[in-house]
Amino acid sequence: MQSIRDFKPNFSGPPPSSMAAGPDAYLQGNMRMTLEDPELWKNFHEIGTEMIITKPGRRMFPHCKINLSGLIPCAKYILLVDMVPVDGFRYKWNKEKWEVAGKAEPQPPCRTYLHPDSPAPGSHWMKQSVSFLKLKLTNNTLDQHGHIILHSMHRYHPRFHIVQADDLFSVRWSVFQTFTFPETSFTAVTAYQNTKITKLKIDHNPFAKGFRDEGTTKKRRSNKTPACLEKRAKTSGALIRDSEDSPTDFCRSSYEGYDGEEGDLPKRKEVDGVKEERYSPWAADREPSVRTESPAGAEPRDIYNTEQLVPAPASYQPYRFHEYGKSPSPSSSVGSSSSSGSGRSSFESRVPDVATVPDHDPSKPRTHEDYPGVLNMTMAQAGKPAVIGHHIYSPYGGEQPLGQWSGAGPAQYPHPPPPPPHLTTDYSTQAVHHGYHHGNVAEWSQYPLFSYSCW
DNA sequence: TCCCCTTCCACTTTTGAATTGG
DNA sequence: ACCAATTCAAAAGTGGAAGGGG
Repeated sequence: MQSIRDFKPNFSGPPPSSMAAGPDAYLQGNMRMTLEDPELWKNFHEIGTEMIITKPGRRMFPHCKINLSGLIPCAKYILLVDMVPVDGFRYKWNKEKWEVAGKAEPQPPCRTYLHPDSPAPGSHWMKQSVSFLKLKLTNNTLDQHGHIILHSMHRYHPRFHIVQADDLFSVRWSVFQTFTFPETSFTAVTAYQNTKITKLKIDHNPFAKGFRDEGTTKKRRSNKTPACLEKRAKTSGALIRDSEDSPTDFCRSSYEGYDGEEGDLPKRKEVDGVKEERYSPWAADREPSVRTESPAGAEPRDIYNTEQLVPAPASYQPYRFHEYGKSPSPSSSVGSSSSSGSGRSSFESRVPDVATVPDHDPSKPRTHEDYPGVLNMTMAQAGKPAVIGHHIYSPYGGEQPLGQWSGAGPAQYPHPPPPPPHLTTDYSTQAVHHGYHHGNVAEWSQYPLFSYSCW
């Protein structure tokens, strides 16, 4: 179990409420969610987790795997994951740590990953761990595979939503709860910046075995026959490189800021006493500026109930990009709510990101007064993202979810059904835009629930 | 020049169809 | 004919590194 203090350096700021440190398990109401492989996650988190994002989509590693308990065995639930910016900044890797490199870019379309088993009875979710292995991250804003779209060099953290609903149609009427784990936050990158992270990934990811120092790596190197090199040179136009001294050398300069333990990173746990020094990847001195960007004061997160109804929706706004300059990032607020501040209290129930999406005149600027408390919060408005829309995240806003969910579980709908009759033409179009027409069942299960900007 | 992104490579694991044996 | 176990090839997933663009 890590204390709040443990995480702080990595976030270079008060941890988001949702990121508030604490045990690896959440207890909300009767529901309990536990993160699997917490130690592995922590190992990464201590260094500053990075996740590769690519155009075709890249899996996470470590991937999100959770255990659930406290669900009603016979009731059906839907499990969702989405990614929330940790703050409103863009970062760069400078020497041995991450530094702010400016404001965050406008958020890409917000997407949510629906677990392929959804909907399934509580007993199903509880009988074994729930893996989100196939969740993929992309930097392709035009992605049509339903992958979660992120910006490179930005920080995010996953949120897990549990929705009690018999089918996808009834989700918006359902109670749902949101869980986050501090150690799962990460920086999206197109190439690894921190060599420690690279090594950790190589050491733990079976697909990267070929890059491990011992044995296989050498084999791999030696396998680079002249023929291979020639072939490569021919195809890529690259010169034959000296394969002897290029790869798998982790003792690069970026390592020098660390205490030279790159050789045994995976076993670092026993040196917890010096944890904070390893957090160095995050520049800790930029705190003040960070906070100013966040609607910290307005963070009502902690007053939220742990359960909320999600009643009728309203208009939905396709492809709404909101400008960070005008509105704080979801996560920044999330972070600010770290009223949490310390330890366990902050880790207690907060199921904030629930809201309804009443019709609202987009031209009418929203104020805090427009949000009458924990319920009936509106989604971000076009051009004027909800000031607190991030924490009042409204995944089921509008009828859009219906459009995307109109196919229930893969089993029921081998082919995505047409949008409900009441949906507008635009609506259907949007769905198609997101690969709605794919016939592939597995694909279908990955379609975004909230594929549009939702804060 | 620097930073970041894209692309290709070699390697590994995973997956699923085909084959084999009882 | 059926089923389980095994084999094998293709697909998918890795990080490294070069090259390109802004």
